[in-house]
Amino acid sequence: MAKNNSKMVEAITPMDEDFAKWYTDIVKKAELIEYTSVKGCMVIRPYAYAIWENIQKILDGMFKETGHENVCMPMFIPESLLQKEKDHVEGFAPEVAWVTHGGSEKLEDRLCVRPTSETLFCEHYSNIIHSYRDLPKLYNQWVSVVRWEKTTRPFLRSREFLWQEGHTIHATAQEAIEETERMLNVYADFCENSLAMPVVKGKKTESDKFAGAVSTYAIEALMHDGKALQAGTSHYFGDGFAKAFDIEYTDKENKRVFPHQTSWGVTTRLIGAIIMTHGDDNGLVLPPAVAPIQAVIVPIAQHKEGVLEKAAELLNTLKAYGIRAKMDDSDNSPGWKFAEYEMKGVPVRIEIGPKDIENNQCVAVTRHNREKTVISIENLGEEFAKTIADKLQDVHDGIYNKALENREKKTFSCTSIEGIIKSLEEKGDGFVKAMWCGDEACEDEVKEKTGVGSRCIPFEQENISDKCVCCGKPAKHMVYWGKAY
RNA sequence: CGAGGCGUAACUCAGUUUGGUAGAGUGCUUGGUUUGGGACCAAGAUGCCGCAGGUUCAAGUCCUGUCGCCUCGACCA
Repeated sequence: MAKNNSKMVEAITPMDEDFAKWYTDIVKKAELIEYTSVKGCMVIRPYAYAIWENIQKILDGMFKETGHENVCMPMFIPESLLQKEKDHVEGFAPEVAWVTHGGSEKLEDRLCVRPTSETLFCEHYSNIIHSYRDLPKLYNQWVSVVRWEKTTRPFLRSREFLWQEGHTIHATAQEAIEETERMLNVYADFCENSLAMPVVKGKKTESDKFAGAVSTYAIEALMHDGKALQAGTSHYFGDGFAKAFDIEYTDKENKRVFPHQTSWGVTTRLIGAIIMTHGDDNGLVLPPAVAPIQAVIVPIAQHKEGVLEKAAELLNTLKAYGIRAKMDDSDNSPGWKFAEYEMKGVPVRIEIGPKDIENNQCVAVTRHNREKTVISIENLGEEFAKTIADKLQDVHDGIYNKALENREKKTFSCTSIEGIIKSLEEKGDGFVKAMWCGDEACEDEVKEKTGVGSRCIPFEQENISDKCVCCGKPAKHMVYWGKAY
């Protein structure tokens, strides 16, 4: 039998030391999080939270468009409820936190702090679903969950994290499977269009499935250092949970039927993904769509007459046209400000000083390539805002293409175990594309011999060879393999 | 749970070998000069040297214990 189960959680691969240092440096210098006295839990500081709020805003809009409603379940799950679905409890029990007392009173049925809310949604469904007319239900919630992880890392794995979890229930398997795929596509679109992060869509292997799922789909992104990060998941549950929780409805033919469920989620891990996909030696690089500050205005020689006034005019113009802008009139030196906002990943910087004002212009600098453009400020209005908006688009396109190039440069096709080992040695970590027979023993063997595990079976299949990379028997799938966070 | 490392200012750390007035850089406060890539000058504030015992005339430094953190393993799989 398999090592079943859970997982939004990924295999733990130690970070390369330099890369880890680079990552934690950014987290610290850009003032994203703070550690707390509760081990493995983090304070998400205003700047990072603002990124999360932007992620929320965009995703929530996409969920509403696809007909989902937001709800809020309790934070506690009675032990008896958690235990109803066998695979599910086996997957999550090792990492849940328990509440044993209410005030000074010992609880008869201890409560676990939700590691995920399938069981709570199921209980709710069982109360409200009676007829085919009650289906489907398309729910989502934005909450935090707790998983008592032993090893933690900022954003990538912490004991409490923020996420959204979508939960839906449908009359038919087909409808539920369509929902699972639809939401995976929503995630992929969001990652590419809003986070400028290319992802591979695919299906998880049996051993990598979510606890209690029939099938798990995921989007996988490749980080700077060649390791894979699962950026989002979408699960199809079949009617297993319905059976365990006695959720039944009466269909048109007056028969009692079990409905089919899905769930899907993304977490603040996305912020970690942004750092590791776009960041560079100067710090964070934020995708414009989610950057708390899209354009920062740095006045030069601001004590000179008219400089601050003109800078404020630029600020108000940008704000009026919906660009998230900030003017920094603190008395730090310009150089300090340049470095500061680069560290914080602000996509566009606008410099304005006496020389510019004389010439009726300002200078815009894009974060990812430090390219400078002189922009006229003769008519401060829509046209100016549009020019800056174009710069934001340039940053988005620029970092997307860079990330895509990086992924392509680090994606290798292999036809043998030796080939994989050689590729990893010579070309470094990355995605390895290789054929697989579908046998779990081969999956394990590849992991053991090469160090790369299966990431997903991509929807876009290629025929690299006819034989399994491990056993040589006829191959069923092309699989993306890689080291994971 | 096992192995190793580290706890000294807000941060990064030196000082521990050989016991003798608590240190540096950064940051912070005030004033001035600056301002197109992390400016300069001057003045200032900040320490239960993780905690508890012990040795000693004297402990950041030596001894014992303890707590916390980090890395690697194990566990999660």
